[in-house]
Amino acid sequence: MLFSKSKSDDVTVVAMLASALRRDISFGTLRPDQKLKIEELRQRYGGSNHSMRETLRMLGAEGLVESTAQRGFRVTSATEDDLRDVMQVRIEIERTGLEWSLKHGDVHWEGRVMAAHHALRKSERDVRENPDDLTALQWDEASRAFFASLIEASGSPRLIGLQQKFFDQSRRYRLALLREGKLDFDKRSERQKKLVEAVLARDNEAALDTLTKEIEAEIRGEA
Amino acid sequence: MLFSKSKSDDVTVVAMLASALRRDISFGTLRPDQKLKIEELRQRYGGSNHSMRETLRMLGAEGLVESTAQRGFRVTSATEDDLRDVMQVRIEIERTGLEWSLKHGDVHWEGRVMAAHHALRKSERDVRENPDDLTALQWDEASRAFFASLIEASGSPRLIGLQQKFFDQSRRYRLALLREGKLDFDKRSERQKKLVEAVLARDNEAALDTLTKEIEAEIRGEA
DNA sequence: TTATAAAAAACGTTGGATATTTTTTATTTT
DNA sequence: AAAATAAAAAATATCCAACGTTTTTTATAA
Repeated sequence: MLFSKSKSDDVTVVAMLASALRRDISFGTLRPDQKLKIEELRQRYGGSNHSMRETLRMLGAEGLVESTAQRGFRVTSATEDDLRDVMQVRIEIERTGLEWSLKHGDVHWEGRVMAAHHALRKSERDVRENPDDLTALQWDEASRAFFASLIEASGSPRLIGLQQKFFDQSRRYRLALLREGKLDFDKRSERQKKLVEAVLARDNEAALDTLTKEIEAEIRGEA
Repeated sequence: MLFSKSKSDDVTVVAMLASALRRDISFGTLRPDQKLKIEELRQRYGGSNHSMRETLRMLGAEGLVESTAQRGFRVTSATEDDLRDVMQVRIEIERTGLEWSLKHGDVHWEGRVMAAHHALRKSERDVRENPDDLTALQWDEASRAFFASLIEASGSPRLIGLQQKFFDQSRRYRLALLREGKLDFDKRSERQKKLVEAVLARDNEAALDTLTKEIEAEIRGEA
């Protein structure tokens, strides 16, 4: 469920393969720029050559994998520049989404933001004292859910899709920062709290500003 | 070349199929919400079932086709709401891109904008006096090139990718407006001229404002 | 009519095979 | 020894045919 894109949608082979590959790309088991040879992948993950190709096309759509005609697939590279680009675009998307949400969101939306924030706080406590893979993944998912909640009331399905996509693309970097202990959870907590308060107070400027800072903090660790 | 995504990249079967399907979706030959049955498509466009599936996955990535596990593919629907959403997101993307371009773009960028504008003017003249399919397509491509030039200097490959994606998604609507004679080319020309002038004058506000208006004009025809 | 069961259609997947293209290795030439 | 070339190996992109499953349609019973 953690890497399956939409709830219990692991019904098809391609969806399962996609989950597995997503996971391994996120954790760096499949490294940036690494060539993805169909045969090799099949041995490791199963599935037929066609299923695997289809899977790779899907991951291509998500930006995790790139392909060149006649010379196959490779894991999307992850240089400093890539990171910056992903995060910069993420900032713009989420700012827009939050702005729209602030315009259209009602009290129920506020409730969902609070709930997501609450869950995230719990996850951050968990991951601080026990940063194993599973916990890390659950934390990242809680994080995603929190940011998603912020733009949930934007009324724009496409914007929501973009956010998901870019959040997923940034996962690799985020998990790396976590592994290297470069995330300052205290500061994160503080910003998140401020962000939620600004949302509840409908203080556009403060909200957008804090959101930006929170995402920017992931461009380089701050610990 | 007109529907091939990247220059002379029609080398592979899947790429060719993708071009053909893109075209037919853009012109409405394949209508919104229409079920896309693999076998049917194969008969019409050729290719094996796998090639076709891969193609549909690609178009899925581009937002032209949607899929549901176990019940195949269909042309992405195109309601009023969809149109509005696509265009609204397009506005945000292009505004951001233009803003960044204005920050980073040099004199050569300005030159390319002027060139693209020049070519677009020519195309608009062409399409006004002879709005057949091919001309329409060439006009749309010139249009795409013009808007692309505006964000070309943004320095963000991902933002550029997004622009392309959303421009492509809006093509269906645009061609429909053209067919129905609901595009006011005089007004378009005027806005485009103003836009280029603002860019050259590095007048951020005017540029962004005009860009927004130009895109908004496509949400509903104005003729 | 509404529900249910049977039949048909379409989806997802596999295995195996092959032409083409790319990459690697070995050989010859400058 | 470096560069160019040819031969061999590997990998990609396809196709065909087949089959279990799920979904959709059609027919039948309640």
